[in-house]
Amino acid sequence: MLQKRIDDQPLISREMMREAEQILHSHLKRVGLKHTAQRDTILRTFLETREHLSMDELHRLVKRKDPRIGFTTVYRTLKLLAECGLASEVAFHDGIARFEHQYNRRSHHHMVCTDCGGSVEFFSPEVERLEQEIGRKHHYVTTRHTFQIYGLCESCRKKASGSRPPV
Amino acid sequence: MLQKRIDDQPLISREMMREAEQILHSHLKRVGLKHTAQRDTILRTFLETREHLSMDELHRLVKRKDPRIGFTTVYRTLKLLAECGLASEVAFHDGIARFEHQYNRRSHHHMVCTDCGGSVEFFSPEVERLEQEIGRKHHYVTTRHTFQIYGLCESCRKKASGSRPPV
DNA sequence: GGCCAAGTTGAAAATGACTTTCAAAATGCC
DNA sequence: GGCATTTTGAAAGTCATTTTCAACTTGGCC
Repeated sequence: MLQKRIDDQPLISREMMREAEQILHSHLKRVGLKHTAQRDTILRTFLETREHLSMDELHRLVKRKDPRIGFTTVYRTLKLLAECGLASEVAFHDGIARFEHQYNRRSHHHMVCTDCGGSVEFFSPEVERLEQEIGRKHHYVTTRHTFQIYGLCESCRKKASGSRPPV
Repeated sequence: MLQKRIDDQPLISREMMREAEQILHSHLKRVGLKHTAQRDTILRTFLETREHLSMDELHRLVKRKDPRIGFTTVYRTLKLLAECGLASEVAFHDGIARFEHQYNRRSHHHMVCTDCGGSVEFFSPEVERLEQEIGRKHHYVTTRHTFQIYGLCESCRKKASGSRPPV
């Protein structure tokens, strides 16, 4: 429990938060949009999270700070954050779009448990290399890729083997 | 034109088609379902395609052979084909599910052009190896993965550089 | 500090890709 | 052929997103 709590503390320092706000604000200025309290609240809430959130989950967190902020605004702000590189979409292939913040983070991928929905992050520079290599081979200029692994995590596997004997 | 035509001929021989029908029929029998003309028509149409089709695209092709077959039946049959391993889903991350037939085909991945939507297949045994390796490391029993690369194909890049000078 | 054009907000409606429902029709075991 | 069981397809339902629109803010300007 205590461990959990420590682990839940914000990932991001005050300076990083400020820097991210700067990035958003200059993006807004660049494209002629306005600076609003809602957008700041949403950015902060988003940066305080770890892992990946659906729009709905983020909206729920945002409402704790300001109950009057609507889903639509969270939706639009998340798109904005993605535009300026502060957020990026991860598709877990279950019909729900998830976002994670790209602030100060190494490129990584996810392995998802198809039973409990849990996931682990992993880092694999080989995947980046493959992207480049395959793009070159087929004359594509590559911009990004998706890579997810699906399977059963250890605890779901143990749960499952309770009902029938292990192979 | 002639080249195109030759390239458009069915991928699959009569024997392979028959074999696939056998697979479907025994699957139907196994799970207590019935053999219908619609299911056969849909399977055949599907096997005659290359690349990946959305449900809607397959439905359109199926209607050419029998205009009375509805979208719902195509939808349900595609699920059935996926169940018995004749079809598998590919997610291109644009909100549309696509399927390709797994008949007599090496495991492969796709690189998608974000401008024209075209795609190329590529083969990369390294990705399979990575799946195993990463699963083992985190105590997952992996079942599958997704890997797609996104970028600009050569011709879209040339099109784009027409309006502004190349870098 | 107040004005106002332009942008923002959020509730509600629309979209679109599936997914389910249901009554009529087809299948296949006897 | 008889009949329980499945299948079919049109239509309705879901559900995550996306758009609409009228009321509200923001920021540049005086």
